[in-house]
Amino acid sequence: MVEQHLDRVFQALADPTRRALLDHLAAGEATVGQLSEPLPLSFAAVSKHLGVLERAGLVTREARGRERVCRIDPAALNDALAWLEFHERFWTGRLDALDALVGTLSGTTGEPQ
Amino acid sequence: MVEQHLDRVFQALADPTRRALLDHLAAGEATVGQLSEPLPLSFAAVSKHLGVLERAGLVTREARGRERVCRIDPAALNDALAWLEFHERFWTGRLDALDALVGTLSGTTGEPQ
DNA sequence: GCATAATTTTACCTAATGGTTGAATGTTAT
DNA sequence: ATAACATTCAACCATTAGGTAAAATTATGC
Repeated sequence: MVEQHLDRVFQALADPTRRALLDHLAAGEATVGQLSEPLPLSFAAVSKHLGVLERAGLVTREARGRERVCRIDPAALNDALAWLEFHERFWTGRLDALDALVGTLSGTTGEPQ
Repeated sequence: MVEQHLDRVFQALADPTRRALLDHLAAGEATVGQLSEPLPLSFAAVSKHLGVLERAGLVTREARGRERVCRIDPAALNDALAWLEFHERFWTGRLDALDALVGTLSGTTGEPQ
């Protein structure tokens, strides 16, 4: 179900620590240790947050030696983005104004598969 | 802080019942009773969910006689939308491709009335 | 093989969520 | 004034979230 996926993505984004982790990862891949270093949190806590992000599909973790390299998966944002865009334009009633916009979007960022 | 607002908006959206309420309200204003009628939930539960949406700024409730009329506030989506759009374009590295898009958006959906 | 480093897992605690029911509040109708 | 209605509040229960600390896991370096 797409619904559940939306739940997980929005839930994952609803925490400043996790958004900070994503911001960090936006600059490039990083290990759990590198990610937790600037944060006032225990190692385990960061690992848990990464688990939430991973379950939402926003982040992938790959074992490399004894460390885990985390990487962002931009595609996972698409559902949330689509939901928000649709509703924003629907609520405001500016359907035509945003029509071109969505067209552009599906052409440039949509269908990552 | 904008951070806290983002927290509340994403948190509010991370529940299918609340998204269903928003979908219902997208069709037009409704009372708490009308909103809970199609849902397999108690009155009080729906009222609580509306409280979450209200705290996130997504919905306003106005007393009208003995009932409360709920209405959507589209502006509250802007922060979340902006966050998602910025990060999506940042992560994918398609900065230029989405530049026009964001320009269009801020021009068409920025100020809701 | 053994100590050490990186990470996860496993309790465990506390606070928040989502739900219920029943009383309380305010509004309309009789 | 009283009854019925719409909604919220309060108390409660079960589950989940976010955190810690300590044990377990796995890889590296000697």
